[in-house]
Amino acid sequence: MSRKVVKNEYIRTRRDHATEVAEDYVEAIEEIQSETGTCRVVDLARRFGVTHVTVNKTVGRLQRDGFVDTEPYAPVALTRKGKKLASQSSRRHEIVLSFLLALGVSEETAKMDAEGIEHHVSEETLLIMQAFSSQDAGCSTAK
Amino acid sequence: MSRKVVKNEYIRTRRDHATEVAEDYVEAIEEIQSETGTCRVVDLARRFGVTHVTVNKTVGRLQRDGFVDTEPYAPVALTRKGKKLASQSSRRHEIVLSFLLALGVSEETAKMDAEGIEHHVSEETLLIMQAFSSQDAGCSTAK
DNA sequence: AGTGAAATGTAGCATGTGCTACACTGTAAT
DNA sequence: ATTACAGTGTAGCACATGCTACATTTCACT
Repeated sequence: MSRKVVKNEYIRTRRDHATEVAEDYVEAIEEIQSETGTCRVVDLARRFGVTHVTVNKTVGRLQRDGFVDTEPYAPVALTRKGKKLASQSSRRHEIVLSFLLALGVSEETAKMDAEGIEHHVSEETLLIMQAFSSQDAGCSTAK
Repeated sequence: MSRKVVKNEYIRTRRDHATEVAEDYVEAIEEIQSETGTCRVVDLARRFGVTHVTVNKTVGRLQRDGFVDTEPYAPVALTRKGKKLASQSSRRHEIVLSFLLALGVSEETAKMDAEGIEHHVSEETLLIMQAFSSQDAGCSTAK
């Protein structure tokens, strides 16, 4: 009895963690690029509040995994794969953020929570959130 | 210009990660205890899908941090501090899960997502979710 | 062209979280 | 009482993510 010993939820949570950093980074890289033209190591360091050394290592892993393309002393660029992940990530981010705002969460809190939540929402939930955001107005007014 | 270089969201996300494992563990310990009487290392290993070695180390950290109380070859018990964290965690878990179900997410997906999301939801959002779950029926019926 | 500051790279360390391999304990069944 | 097996512990490894300290490169400015 009790064959299903491992809960799938946990496996999913652990696996997710491996890609969270990648998602955060490619999203940030794209954002910084669109703001300032190029994205340098120091930009990412400031964004995430870590030292440039940490960024360097992480970017190294991202390059190893095919998300970014960079060479010494040059800015960081996204590969096609990186761009794809970035747009997926910002889509998720925006859906979650809009959803939280539609729910009635304050802007500051919504931004905070979206950052943490976006990596853990399945496509099914995402679609439901999206639908909710775009047609909620009729409800919340009723006392 | 541009004094606010570090986004608070990221700091929050990183800090959270430190306690996620603790939350998962104390929650699991409490659950296993209430199911089987005691919680052993091997129970946690099976639950999380990791080896008993990993559990051992993590339990060691939890003990160091005052969440559990255990001695060699004995089951794992929660300290008062651990119990407190466990009940906080399961409260969050339940609120998030109920909320997702109320939103219309399928049970399987809701369980998955709740596991990932629960660690990243602020108290403000939690209260809103709770309110939503307990008074949503009037909306979703409208086509 | 030369220089100084900012950016980037590298060495070496710590901690968390995972593993395999092997040693030891404890207990249930003979 | 012995034994066999499940549970637990430990040694030693790998990798991710963080740091400080120091070296190197780039670039703007004179």
